Amino acid sequence: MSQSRAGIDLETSLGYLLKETSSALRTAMETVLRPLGMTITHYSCLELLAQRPGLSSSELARGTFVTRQSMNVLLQALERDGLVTRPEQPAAGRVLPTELTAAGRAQRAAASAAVREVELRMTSGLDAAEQAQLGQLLSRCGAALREPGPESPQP
Amino acid sequence: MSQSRAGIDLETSLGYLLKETSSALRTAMETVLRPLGMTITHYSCLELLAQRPGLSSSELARGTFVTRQSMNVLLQALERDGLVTRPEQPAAGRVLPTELTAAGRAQRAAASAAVREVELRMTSGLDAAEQAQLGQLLSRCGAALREPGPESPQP
DNA sequence: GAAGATATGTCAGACTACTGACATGAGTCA
DNA sequence: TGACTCATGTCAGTAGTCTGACATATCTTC
Repeated sequence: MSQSRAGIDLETSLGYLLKETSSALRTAMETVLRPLGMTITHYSCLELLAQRPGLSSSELARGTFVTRQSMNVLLQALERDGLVTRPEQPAAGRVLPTELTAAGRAQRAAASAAVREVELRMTSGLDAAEQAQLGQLLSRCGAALREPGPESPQP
Repeated sequence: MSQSRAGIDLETSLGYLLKETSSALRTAMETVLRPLGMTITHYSCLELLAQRPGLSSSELARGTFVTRQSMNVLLQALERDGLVTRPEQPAAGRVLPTELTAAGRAQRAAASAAVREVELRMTSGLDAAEQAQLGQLLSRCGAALREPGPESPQP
């Protein structure tokens, strides 16, 4: 039999292709964000706050696909650099709603324009229908992955 | 005007969706690889070596989307643990062709089966035509990203 | 009201991957 | 032959993210 009968064929694996494509996107984004002094998570955090002001640290972590511990470290740096503000006392529960400062909005605007160029280049070869289809297929793959896997069958 | 006129709309951004989906895949793979004592890069390296024996450290790095420095550190650990072997002297140039040991092949086989389950779950909701289309679209996006971006126009 | 489950914010330590730098070997070209 | 360019392997230091752990606040549930 072939050498990878029960395994993964890298030539045709959608998982490998997905990783390859997202790696290319990550590299392209790092290339344009580095001159602005920002990492991808740094930018993602500002972008999320621009579109949904008042998000908590944990919500930002989920939206940027890192742990809340990592987001906490990042937010401390962003606060120190005057890009975001958080109240000293929680308004309700333990949640500290975060807001962009003027400097944060300015930095986000510059980065957002640069990232938009990257995304446009990525999708430049796809027409509107193909872009919609790609979004559809990716969404369905993501939803399938988030479903509970083959766990312990018995309750 | 709207708050993100010249930027990215996270609700419809293909870049964000791509990151979200690959993050879900990464999490799912880590979940099944952790009980085996392997990271994703660790597994990817063994999988690559199983399908293309004799790859060099730099080639493995490119195939797993990390730097050759990171791959070097990993290979030293894999060699110490008896999963791969490298000749002490380069056969030609500086290249050290890497091979799996029996233990490495065994570990790769176990991991490959687990990862295959994850990939099957990811694509379980897609028929053959949709899977082919997804591969097509991802490939074209990746190719567009790897093209040289808007650099200095003059030579 | 008390007990448990869940979610959040935070601190500390460890790990992974990265950038920067250097030496070495191979190929190119004048 | 010699200079130049490029790719590889490696070492050292740094940065970003992770896991583990704890305290606190809210919401159920009895």
